[in-house]
Amino acid sequence: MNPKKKQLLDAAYQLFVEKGYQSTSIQDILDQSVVSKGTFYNYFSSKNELFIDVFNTVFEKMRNARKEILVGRDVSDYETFIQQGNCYLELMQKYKLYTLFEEAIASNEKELKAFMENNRLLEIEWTYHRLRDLFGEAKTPYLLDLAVIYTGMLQYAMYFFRQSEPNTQPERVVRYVFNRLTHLVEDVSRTEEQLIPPRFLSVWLDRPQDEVVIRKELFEKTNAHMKRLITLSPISEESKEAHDEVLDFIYEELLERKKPKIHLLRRALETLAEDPIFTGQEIMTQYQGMVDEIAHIRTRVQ
Amino acid sequence: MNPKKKQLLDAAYQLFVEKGYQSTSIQDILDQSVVSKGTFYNYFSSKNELFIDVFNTVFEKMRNARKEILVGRDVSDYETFIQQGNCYLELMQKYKLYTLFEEAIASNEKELKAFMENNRLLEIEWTYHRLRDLFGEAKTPYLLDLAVIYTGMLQYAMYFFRQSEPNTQPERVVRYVFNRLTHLVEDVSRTEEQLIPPRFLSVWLDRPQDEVVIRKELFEKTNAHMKRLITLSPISEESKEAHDEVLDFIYEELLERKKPKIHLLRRALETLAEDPIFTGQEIMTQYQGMVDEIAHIRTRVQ
DNA sequence: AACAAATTAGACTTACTGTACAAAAGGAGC
DNA sequence: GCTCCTTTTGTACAGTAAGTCTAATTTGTT
Repeated sequence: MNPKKKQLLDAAYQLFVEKGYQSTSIQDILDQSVVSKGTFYNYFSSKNELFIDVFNTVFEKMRNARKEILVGRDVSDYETFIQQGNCYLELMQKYKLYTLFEEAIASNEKELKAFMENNRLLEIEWTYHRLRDLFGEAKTPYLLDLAVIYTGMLQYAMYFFRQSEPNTQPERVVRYVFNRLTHLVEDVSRTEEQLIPPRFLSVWLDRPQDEVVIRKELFEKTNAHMKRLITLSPISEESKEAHDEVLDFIYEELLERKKPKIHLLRRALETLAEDPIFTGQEIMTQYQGMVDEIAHIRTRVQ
Repeated sequence: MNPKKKQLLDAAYQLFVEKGYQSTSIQDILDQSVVSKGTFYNYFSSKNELFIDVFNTVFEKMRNARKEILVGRDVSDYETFIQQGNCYLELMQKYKLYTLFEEAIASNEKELKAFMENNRLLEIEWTYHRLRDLFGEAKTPYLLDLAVIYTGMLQYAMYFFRQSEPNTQPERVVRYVFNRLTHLVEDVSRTEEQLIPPRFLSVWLDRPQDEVVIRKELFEKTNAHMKRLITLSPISEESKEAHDEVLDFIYEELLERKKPKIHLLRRALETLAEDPIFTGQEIMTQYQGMVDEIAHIRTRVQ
């Protein structure tokens, strides 16, 4: 990287952390980095852009540090997850990023806000995926809610905990909040309460394709499971064949058609659901939910 | 109120809500209210002060609306609490205060930040007291944690829920989060995990005396309960008398002495705890906790 | 040495907060 | 209607900061 640019980035990082974003003037950064105004505007079109540039790398570093904790370890291990949370928060504390990020996220500068917003969403997404690692695919419908709630608990608990004991490790807080979370996983999967369907994650992050790919895997499993169920069920061979046809139709229509015919799909699903071997079965509602979600995403992609 | 001042407050409120704090210049407010700059600075020393003046009354209105829901109703009724939460969030939504408050709380202006900070604390305090109404005094040690966590869950759930369904009532969110909370109350009182002792509430709000008064009541009850326990227990009259003396000593020393002798108190407590009738009893740990807290507050008041 | 690219210093525009003060308007009592 | 005092106005001014522009200087390369 160009030395002048690096000087600017370093000085900016230092000053932002030290004094906050608004209170750091471009002149401050120029003085600190011993670079002239002209050069500054040669590399960055505004202070916002500089900030984004600086903290993109900071975020990346933090995420990498967190990722490294996972290597060679079981993704479903609770302890690993706690360590990852702890690591992330320790870095936040070490670099005193709390207030700075608060300032940026509430900034009235559109670009900045959007940048921080996106990072917030990436955090939720990461948590969502990790919760799926920890608690299993079966809990998926509730995991976006739990990721959101977990993040909220953690943020607030950290905030107030720092006020009561400023210089302690965040580990106690992470542990406390995680213990609460494990209870809530059981709680919501028992009561089946859902607030925000997980498909919104990709809506927010505006990358519907991803979600289709992720869903596809899960859908294929469920589809295969349904087929197995049918062959094992005590119904006539004719019905079995009919069901198989429907399943194949749904599969093709849903995943391979350019523009799935939603109404046809619904109809097909209904005929399937009418069979007594499926009524009241959890697998059926799961299956229906998946079809709905994927159809929803795919029509949006159009 | 002076008409010019009112004009300014009205215009400021409208513009702040519409455009945000930073993006509203004083000139904008002057234009909107048809008041001159001189008059503005006659009534407010800065834009910050104006903001604080405006939103002090807004906060008050919101709190009053919430308070009115409680009149004539049982403070321990869950439904009432949910309605109160819902009411507060609806007002936040109605007046579009979310982003505005976010902006203010992260502002780099010290006064503003302090003002919002204080309001945040008042919210936690309110929640804490209401949770005590709902779940009873026995849960007190865990209720600050729960108030903090509840607020965090609610904020984050609301934030993301608004993104998925922008124009719906917050009631679903409040209900969802409250349901989770009820589980956590059982959870933490079973595992006895505590993150932030409730005394910090008054430390943060910087009014230590209050807390002594509040604690005193609770302490008296527990003290009386201990005495009853002793008279009913199968130990010698001599031991009973000895224990009674210790209890009285602690009571006087702790609540009536100007400067309680902490080490003596600790010693007295230990002798009490040594008796087998107390070992492992929850009441004893509660009692010890209370003594610790009150002693802590009272020495700080000094 | 010659040339191109990077860099500098500083003047300049725009937009905002907050100060200062003289002039004008308003209102209460006589 | 007149006086006195307060409120209000209009405007000029100082200070800060973001961002633009340009002529001059430095640096690196061939």
